[in-house]
Amino acid sequence: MQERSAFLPAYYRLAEDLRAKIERGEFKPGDMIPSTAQLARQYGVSPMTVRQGLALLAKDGYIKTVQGKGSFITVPPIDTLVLRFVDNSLLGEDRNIKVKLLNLNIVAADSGVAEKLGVEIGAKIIKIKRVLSGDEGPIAVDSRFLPYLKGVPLLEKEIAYAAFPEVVARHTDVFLAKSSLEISACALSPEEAELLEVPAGSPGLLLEQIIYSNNNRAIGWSKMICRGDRLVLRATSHPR
Amino acid sequence: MQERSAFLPAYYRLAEDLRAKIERGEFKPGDMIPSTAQLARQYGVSPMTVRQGLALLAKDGYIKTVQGKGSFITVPPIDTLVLRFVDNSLLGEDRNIKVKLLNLNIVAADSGVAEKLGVEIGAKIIKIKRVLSGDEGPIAVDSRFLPYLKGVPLLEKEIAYAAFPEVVARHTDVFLAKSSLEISACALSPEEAELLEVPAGSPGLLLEQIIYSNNNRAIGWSKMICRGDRLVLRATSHPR
DNA sequence: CAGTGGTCTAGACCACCCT
DNA sequence: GGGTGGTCTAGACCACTGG
Repeated sequence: MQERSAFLPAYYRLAEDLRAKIERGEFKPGDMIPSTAQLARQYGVSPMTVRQGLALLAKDGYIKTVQGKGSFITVPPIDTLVLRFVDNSLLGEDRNIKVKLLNLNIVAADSGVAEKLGVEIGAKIIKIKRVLSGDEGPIAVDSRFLPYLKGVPLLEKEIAYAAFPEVVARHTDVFLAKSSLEISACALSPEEAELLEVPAGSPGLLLEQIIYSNNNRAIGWSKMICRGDRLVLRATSHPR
Repeated sequence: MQERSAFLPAYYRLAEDLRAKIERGEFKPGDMIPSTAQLARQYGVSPMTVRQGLALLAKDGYIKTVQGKGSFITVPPIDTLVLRFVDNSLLGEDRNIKVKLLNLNIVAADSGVAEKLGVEIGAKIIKIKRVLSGDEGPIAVDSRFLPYLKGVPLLEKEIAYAAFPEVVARHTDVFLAKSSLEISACALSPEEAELLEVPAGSPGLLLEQIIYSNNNRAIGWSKMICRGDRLVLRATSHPR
């Protein structure tokens, strides 16, 4: 029977109870927890409710359930980190980012761009170059490349000032499926250094973002070079 | 009634069906999808089964369900990226990482370490310094700091060569709850540059990892400085 | 084979939102 | 009040695992 004595749902209380046991060390990684049927009897709830509770623990990385065998304590996935990267408001901080458009034009794809976007060399590409600044001065210089689709109007203001995924979405009108980001360090070229107001050769953070459509074609490429002293990326493990 | 005609579970087929509709553009972001009761009738399944399907879509970021209102199409969370960071095998690549231990000793916490680990200035701290190399040569130099707990033996080999979360786990025997990683660029100091066999001032990637216990106390701090030309971090959005 | 998780039902009642 | 999602039942049957 259902016990509405507490304010929280039964499956939630069950999950909390098991979680506490795990954190107290009553279960060790690799241990099998009692079967769903046992837990159902133990907590006086139906099997479905037990499953709901276990699903919660599994989602948070405390256990792994294996069909036909049981549910097992796992070590927390502490080396899987989540990074939020929004290129305009760099990192969701309430930084006041100013954007300066350097140029926006249509160019022929060179071999580098062609490879990244999976188009022919010489294909028409929209190229956008911008400088992002905070209150302290310039932070990053950023180049974006999008395949040019005829018939799609170029709304200069929007395309230049919106965040990259938004730009891609607006421009191509396809379903965005995923993106990838590569992070590395580089020395700033003289041109980049001048734009960022530091000596040439200063350390910079290089962020390359590629956006893919649901049919796995690259539909946008962004290359962002940041002043090393003004940008820190922060990632945390499974923030629930 | 249950239709076992297909090989896949009903909730899964329902989710796939809705996902296809979303990707085909039949639903647009912000749109409300039919209510669970409607879907139950439509697909000839029970409400619980519909819920299970919707939970799947919600987990993958296609919809968001709101109690009392309905389920709504969301834009895919393309700017939430997942980064796997395992410090020993840098990035899960099958790189063959060699580890050289420079020193391992117990020091008094200076103000920087004390702040990071939340201990008193002067508290005993285990400090480990290492160089990580690949086949091409040195990649990173890395310093780790752990609060010293009396009675816990220092197993030099393990503590020096294991990945950081493992070291923390083995050393402290507490439940690890979460970790954070800060990524930035810096110029290499003369000492770091020498260890990494590059000129002083070369660009480097600075990775600072802090590991927290379940009671939210910092129990490990790792500071890793990488040659910019030999390390690229890769993150992808919801890798399913 | 027995034991495990995985799916599913056909309802019921609750909590919430909006009008 | 009428619609929505959220929780829950008390079973049933299926699929998988391992002895």
